Amino acid sequence: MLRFLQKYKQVFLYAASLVALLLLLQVLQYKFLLLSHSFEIYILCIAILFTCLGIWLALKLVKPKKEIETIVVEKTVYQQELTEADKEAMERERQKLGLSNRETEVLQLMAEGLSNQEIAERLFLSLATIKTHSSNLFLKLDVKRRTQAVEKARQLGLIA
Amino acid sequence: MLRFLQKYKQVFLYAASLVALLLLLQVLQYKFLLLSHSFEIYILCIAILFTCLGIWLALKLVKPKKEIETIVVEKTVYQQELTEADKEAMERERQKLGLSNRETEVLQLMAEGLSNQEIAERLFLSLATIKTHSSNLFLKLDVKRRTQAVEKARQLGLIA
DNA sequence: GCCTATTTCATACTTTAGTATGAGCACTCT
DNA sequence: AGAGTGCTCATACTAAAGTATGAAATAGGC
Repeated sequence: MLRFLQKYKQVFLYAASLVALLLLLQVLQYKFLLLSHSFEIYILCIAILFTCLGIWLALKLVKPKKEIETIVVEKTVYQQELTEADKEAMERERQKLGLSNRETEVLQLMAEGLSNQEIAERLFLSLATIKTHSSNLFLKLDVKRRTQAVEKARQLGLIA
Repeated sequence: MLRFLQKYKQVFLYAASLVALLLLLQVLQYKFLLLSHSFEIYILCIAILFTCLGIWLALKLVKPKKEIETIVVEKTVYQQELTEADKEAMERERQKLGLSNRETEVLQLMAEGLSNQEIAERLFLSLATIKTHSSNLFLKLDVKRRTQAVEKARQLGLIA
């Protein structure tokens, strides 16, 4: 119930101001009626006033929705979760290039920015082994450096 | 001039309907005035009517923008094109980290997998300069290697 | 004008990356 | 059993990356 009141706070505020204005107008109506020709101007003023209030109200109610949309969009862009289809595409690309399991593992860790030494420690292998794997990897990917390998793997969808 | 008319078509239509309604009200005003107690109701009706018109007008003017935003969003998600919003986010992140123009350029080319030598040739600079830039870049990004820098930049949205 | 940040370059040095080559082991397929 | 493949490791070497330090020119702000 409190949430409902908070959500439609604008509406209630608007309703309150509407009542207040009507009271004010009721007090002033006799003076305006004395000037019979000013009646149209009086109506016009009311029309313009409430039109502006309507526009203001509409904009107030619409803007928050836009912000929420934007937030959702950012989540969509940055989270980039892996679907089964993505994984299958990665597997197909992997086999097309003839990458072995270890080579794929090394590539993955390379993309995370690890050095050969760090990759070796992570996989409980020697530095020499990682160098061998990465050299073979570069041959298969037809690149010369690890940075190129990462970039190419990203383009081929081998990496998230 | 025609463009101006087209752009504010809604406004003119609204103005026309306002005039029409005022005329209608002028015709009907005597009947309402006969019922002196109905004056408040009369004003209330006008207020509500024009409020609704205001809301309608505001929504008509706002909705097209929302649609444009949505289209832009879809491009971001599926086509991976850079939107103005993305560029602004990149700029904000860039300033937050205190990256200079050159450092950002070098980072961009690093992410493409270029070697320091290639970056130097691309930017018509010496190898030493690129090394200096990349060293400063690593300090600002708090990383130790170019591969880490690229990975971090990607996570921060500094890179497409 | 002075100060600061940026950009540029150089030189010397250390570390990491990458290549080439060879070799041993395990597994599979024929 | 032999051939092939994948994984492991080593050594020696070259190339590239990264660090440290100094220096000079330029542009913008106070």
